[in-house]
Amino acid sequence: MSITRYQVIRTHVLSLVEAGQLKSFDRVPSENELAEQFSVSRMTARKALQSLLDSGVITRVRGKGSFVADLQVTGSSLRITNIAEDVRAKGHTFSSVVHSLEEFNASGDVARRLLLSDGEAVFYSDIVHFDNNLPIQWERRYVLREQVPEYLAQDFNLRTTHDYLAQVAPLAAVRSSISAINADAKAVERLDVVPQEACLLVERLTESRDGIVAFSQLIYPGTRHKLGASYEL
Amino acid sequence: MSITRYQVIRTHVLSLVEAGQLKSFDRVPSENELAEQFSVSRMTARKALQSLLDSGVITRVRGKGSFVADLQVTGSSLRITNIAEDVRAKGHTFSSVVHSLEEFNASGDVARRLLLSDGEAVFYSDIVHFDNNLPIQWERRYVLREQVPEYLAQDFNLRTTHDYLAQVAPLAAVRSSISAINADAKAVERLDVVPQEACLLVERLTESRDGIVAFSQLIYPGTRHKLGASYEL
DNA sequence: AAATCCAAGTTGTATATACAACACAATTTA
DNA sequence: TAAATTGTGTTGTATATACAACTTGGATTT
Repeated sequence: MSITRYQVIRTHVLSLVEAGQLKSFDRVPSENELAEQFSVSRMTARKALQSLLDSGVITRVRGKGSFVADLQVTGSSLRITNIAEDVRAKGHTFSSVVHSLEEFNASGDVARRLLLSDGEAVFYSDIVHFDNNLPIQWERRYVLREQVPEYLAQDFNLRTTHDYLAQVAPLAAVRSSISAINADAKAVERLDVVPQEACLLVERLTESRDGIVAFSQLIYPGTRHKLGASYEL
Repeated sequence: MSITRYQVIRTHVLSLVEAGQLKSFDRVPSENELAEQFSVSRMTARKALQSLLDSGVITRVRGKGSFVADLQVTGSSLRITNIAEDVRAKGHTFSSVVHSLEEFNASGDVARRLLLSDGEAVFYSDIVHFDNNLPIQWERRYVLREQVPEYLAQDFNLRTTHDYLAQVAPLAAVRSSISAINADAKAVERLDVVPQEACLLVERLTESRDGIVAFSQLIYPGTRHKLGASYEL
């Protein structure tokens, strides 16, 4: 079994990632750069990057470049249920408190997830959802202005952000990652938990056919709430 | 967004499979046949077939041809629990340490989940999985003896518990719940986290056609690991 | 100062070509 | 008859080229 040229390039880029020289969201050499560096055609270099894309190691954006993926996320296909529906399905009352609904200058992680430059303005909402007056979800959403220009004019006590977004920009894909975090001071205040209590953090990127629509951070009190996922064959 | 030529071919072949005109192990038109039929180059037809290969719809053998995959096996649900594949897909090395593999008297929560009475014996395994020598999952499994009588005789360094269970008792349903917990002393030891660090707890009930097979508790270091979930419409 | 345009860089699609690796059947040879 | 060769068809790799779609930043024009 001989080693092919595109496998050499693939291994090279992969080793850069594994050695820590390239970290999550860092830019990966372009097809042309790799082609020249390894003296191969662009199509061969492209095949190496496509292979890394299929493996989930990098993400690629036309016109911008290739970037190291969020390597902590492992691929799978859990199905996350809608919280408002869950509450009402149990016969409980669902309510929300809007703490903030304003413009916001994206930076750091948020900007990178939305593929924006540092400081670009997005719409921002900070809402807590209640199940029978007990806080069960703290939702922070960063919405692209051009995709949803009327976002700030909505009353999210009447309709959830998710329902509104689903109507305005038909969803094409939803990518979520689930992790656990210790509650910080803000979370303690919003969710009425004890300091350092374990909470679920769901980070979600929603896309329509026109591209990214919003990035959301959903925080649940870990002990008070469970995400369900079931699948039958 | 316009429809590309290779997507047209991909959809065409896929519809043949979904309509039942092509069944498992049937031969799929070759690259050259598709190229002529759709008046495209061989490389474009090839791209369509490669796409179907990536999706698991077909298998391809050099020198022989392309064939419809065994559709019974291509359930996306198998991917969910296969942590070994996820790690290897990233190009990392996967390893396991078996801390315990023995008989256990179920009680409390475990007994209730498995629909057993208090004190009934089940098989029990306690295993930690590593990604590049970093612990990423602590797996405790409670397995019904009559469903999997040879469980204790396996070497789970060679094959993961899930792979073995999937082979012995074909899965019919998987029900999971995800919550967040603070690391206790045992978790600190197994996962090398700091006390009270937030961890993900996935509790999972797996069933075959003959009923419940096992109850599993999977604990992930919250900050070090994320569960991914994506669905496209 | 603001809007527009343009050029360069990047990924995506598509073509045409060539050769390699492999399977398989038919033919030729020992 | 048995073995070797040949030919055809298939997938795999690799190159060179062209254009499309998109981003970005700088230059130009308004």
